[in-house]
Amino acid sequence: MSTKTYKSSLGSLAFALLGLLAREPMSGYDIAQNMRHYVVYFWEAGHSQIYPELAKLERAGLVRHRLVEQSERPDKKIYAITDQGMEALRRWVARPPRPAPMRDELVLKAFSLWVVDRRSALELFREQERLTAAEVARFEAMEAATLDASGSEVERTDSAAFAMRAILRRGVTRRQATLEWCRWMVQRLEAGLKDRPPSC
Amino acid sequence: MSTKTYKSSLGSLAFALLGLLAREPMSGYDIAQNMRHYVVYFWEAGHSQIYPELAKLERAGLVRHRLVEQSERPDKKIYAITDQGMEALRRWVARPPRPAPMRDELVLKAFSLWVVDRRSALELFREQERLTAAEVARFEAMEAATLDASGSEVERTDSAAFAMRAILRRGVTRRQATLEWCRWMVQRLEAGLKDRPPSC
DNA sequence: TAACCCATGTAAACGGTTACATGATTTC
DNA sequence: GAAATCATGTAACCGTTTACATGGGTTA
Repeated sequence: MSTKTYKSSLGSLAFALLGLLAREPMSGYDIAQNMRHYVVYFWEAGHSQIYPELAKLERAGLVRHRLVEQSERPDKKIYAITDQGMEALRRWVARPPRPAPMRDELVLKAFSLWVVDRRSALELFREQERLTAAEVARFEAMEAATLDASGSEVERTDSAAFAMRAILRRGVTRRQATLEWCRWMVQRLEAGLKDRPPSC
Repeated sequence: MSTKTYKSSLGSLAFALLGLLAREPMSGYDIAQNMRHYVVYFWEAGHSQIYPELAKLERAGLVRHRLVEQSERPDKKIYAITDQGMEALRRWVARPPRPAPMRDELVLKAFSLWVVDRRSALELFREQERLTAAEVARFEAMEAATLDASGSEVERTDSAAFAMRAILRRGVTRRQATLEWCRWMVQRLEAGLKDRPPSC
């Protein structure tokens, strides 16, 4: 007496695609490019995930495509969100997110940091500090650029521009927090090196 | 002409287990409990993942187990890390982590926040602010407790106690950053509500 | 002529979650 | 008598990554 009740519905990726198509119709290729170059700051997916997912969304009636024939280039399918898709997106956004399990490799390494020598530990976090500082700068630049581009629209909290700004803000502050932790670590690890002769 | 070169080696979970066993030998059940109750702040895994992974690590010679027979309770396997396992852990910790793709459901929802009405948006972030504040308090309490318990050992940057403290610090600041973003959002969404009549 | 861009897909493998399975003991 | 704890496992499924596959046009 048991009918398996596996979840049959949509995952986060589906709503990432719907969220993009709600802003502007585009092809699967465009979506992949967006995610590679710009939208790395809210969700990531490769094209091998995107194409099947779009087909699935179309079968469910949440998106629709029209074929755009091109000479000199491969034809493409331009996808657009449907009314049904928009409704599904609306319902999903309002629902609270389920807490995601924490899985951060740097934290995991920190947990076992005591098994390596102090110099290696310091180098690990110095490198990480460097990389994170670059990321912070990159996100600050993106935030400044979008604030520059969109005029007064950013003020309206129900605009797409505000939503974009909001996630860029998140991108900046999240990485700043990482950077500050790296600095906290480097500071202590440097002090720890000085206490004992550097050859130990 | 193509020999598939799939990665045959160990994933992060393996090093989470090795990191725990490097501190103290324990059973698969203990590990699962640790991860459910205490170690939620550095990696998460269910028992259905842990038992097979321990078997795999044993086949690779990185851990070893001895059977502890118990009356009144099921027998258990106590796992301990081997010298080989310790070496593997050391090598892994020193290597820089590969950048993990960003996938945060709340950020994804924020990206499409403009499709829902202002009240729903505000409620979403108020609820999230509440939950995150509780998490911050929980981590601050854990940090205080471990600082209290471990004496001067925490000062030594090559001690297991320092490593534990470091990841608790990370847990606090990461969640503080999330909390501050939620507050940033709530502030703006509240102001946006006041601008137009609340029935819109 | 080699590498890259456009454009779309499928297949295999890997990692993680949820469910199935068992069984004694203790606590409410 | 029901639920929780201790203790170990397997099976199915889902989501993500990496690789395979094709093919014309552009750039270095």
